[in-house]
Amino acid sequence: MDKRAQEGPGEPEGQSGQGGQTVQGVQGGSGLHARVLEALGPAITAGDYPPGSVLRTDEMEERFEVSRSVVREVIRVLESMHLVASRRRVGVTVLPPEEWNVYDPRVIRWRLAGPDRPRQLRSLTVLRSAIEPVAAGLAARLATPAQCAELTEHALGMVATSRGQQLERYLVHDIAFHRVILRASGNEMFARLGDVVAEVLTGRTHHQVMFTDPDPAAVTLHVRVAEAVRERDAERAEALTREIATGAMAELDVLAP
Amino acid sequence: MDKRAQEGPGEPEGQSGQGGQTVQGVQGGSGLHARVLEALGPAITAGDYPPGSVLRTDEMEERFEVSRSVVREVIRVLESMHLVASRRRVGVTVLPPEEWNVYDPRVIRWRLAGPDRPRQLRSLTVLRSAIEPVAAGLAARLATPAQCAELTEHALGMVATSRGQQLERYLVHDIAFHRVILRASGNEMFARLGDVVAEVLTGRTHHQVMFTDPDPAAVTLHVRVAEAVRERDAERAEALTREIATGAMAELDVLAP
DNA sequence: CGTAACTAAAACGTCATACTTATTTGCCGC
DNA sequence: GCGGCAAATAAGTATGACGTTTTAGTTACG
Repeated sequence: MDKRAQEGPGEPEGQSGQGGQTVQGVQGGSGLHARVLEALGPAITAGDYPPGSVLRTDEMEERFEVSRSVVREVIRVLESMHLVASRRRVGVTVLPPEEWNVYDPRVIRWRLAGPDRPRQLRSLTVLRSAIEPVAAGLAARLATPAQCAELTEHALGMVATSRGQQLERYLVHDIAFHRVILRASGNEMFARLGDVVAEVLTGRTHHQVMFTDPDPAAVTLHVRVAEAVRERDAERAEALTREIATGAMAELDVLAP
Repeated sequence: MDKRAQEGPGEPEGQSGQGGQTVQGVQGGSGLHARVLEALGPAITAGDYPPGSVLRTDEMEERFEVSRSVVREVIRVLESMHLVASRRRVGVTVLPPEEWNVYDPRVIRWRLAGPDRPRQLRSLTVLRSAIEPVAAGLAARLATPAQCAELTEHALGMVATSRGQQLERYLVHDIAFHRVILRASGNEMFARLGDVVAEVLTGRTHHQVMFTDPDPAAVTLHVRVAEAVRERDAERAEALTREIATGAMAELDVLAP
């Protein structure tokens, strides 16, 4: 059997350096099924295959030049994300977006990289503004001293990097700050949203405001949230975080049509 | 593995029969991989395999009496849920709970069925109390007349079935009510939590209060939420839903240690 | 005695193929 | 025209062979 070019030197689809998404370590570069998945997944979530269209396994076997096993495993994973449903004698049918497991980090990533990005960004920001204030309130009651310290550290880091084109470093602190809040809430479901927040913040930084320094008001709010948590003031932590969320929503109107 | 003795004449190296016994998956699983998944998934989420323990494919091949194809597909799905990670030469290692995709409906279901149920129930209820009020507020502004009607219908259905051991029918309306709220919020991330809410409500009904009729106060609150949404009163819808959530949290203290 | 390089084995990863089963299409007889 | 039977189809399962990576063990050399 002919071995095709084995992905020689020169990565296809350059990940464009550090920028992309370093959030999820599990990016599947290694392994054939991962490659096929990273081709099919984005295509489906981008709407290249409208809901109801059928994919036949032997067709993609030849399309991606891989064996049946690989295709089947990919199909299983897509099926587990509810992106497709496989039925005998009919094929693998693409499911409508309402069925998708939109909390799957990969689905989120794929959609953020596709044409549905603005809508997705809006959904995620609304989700954040529902979750994060509650998480901050819980964090104020549950955060360990170490977590309080982390929080303060990152808030100060944000202050320090908020001026003079240091957006990349600012972003690191911003992400870390929200991650600590979510983790300190003591709720595993909240904690798991850390990746989502990271995606949103990263996307926001890398797509638009690349040249405008962060809003000073937002920076101040973060510092005050850290204070409130440190002082165990749940009410204030929640209210302040709600203000941050409101700001994020407002910012969204500017950058996402 | 039991081989089928009878095989075609003159076959070189008798192909072992596969069609043997199609063990009927007791629940939800049509197909072998589903059966194995429904055995492994709950076992892992229950903690039967502590984080770090290794599962070898050929071992479970014989343990479940299925072929490699099936095992591999199951592994791929478990891997996509971040329940396990597969590494060459070492095997399939179970990941720690912090890594799990806790938003995957199946993971939620498995954990709700396992020993971690109280903790899980608490996490999900906290999540609900963060999301649903916001969703109700949005629904009050966005719900279509049809959705308002549905809401009212199910609220009334809850009233009608709230007395006299009709918990099963009550549950249907309860689930439908919350589903409509989440869907009417216009946020796909919220809408997708309908399944989660359904699991929580179902679990709650089927595990504990099977013999006590629903709290009349809660029923009334649902009716009033439907009213508020119909009247486009976002503030009130949100506040009332927050009361429902508070009630759910309080109930939790009774049934989950 | 310790470190580096080589070798061997273990496990997953991939391929190719044979065969099974469920589902649909459609033909045929009533 | 209707209902049931038969052929076609595509996914599901099984299996043997081979490739690849990683770990561990062993040897050679300083």
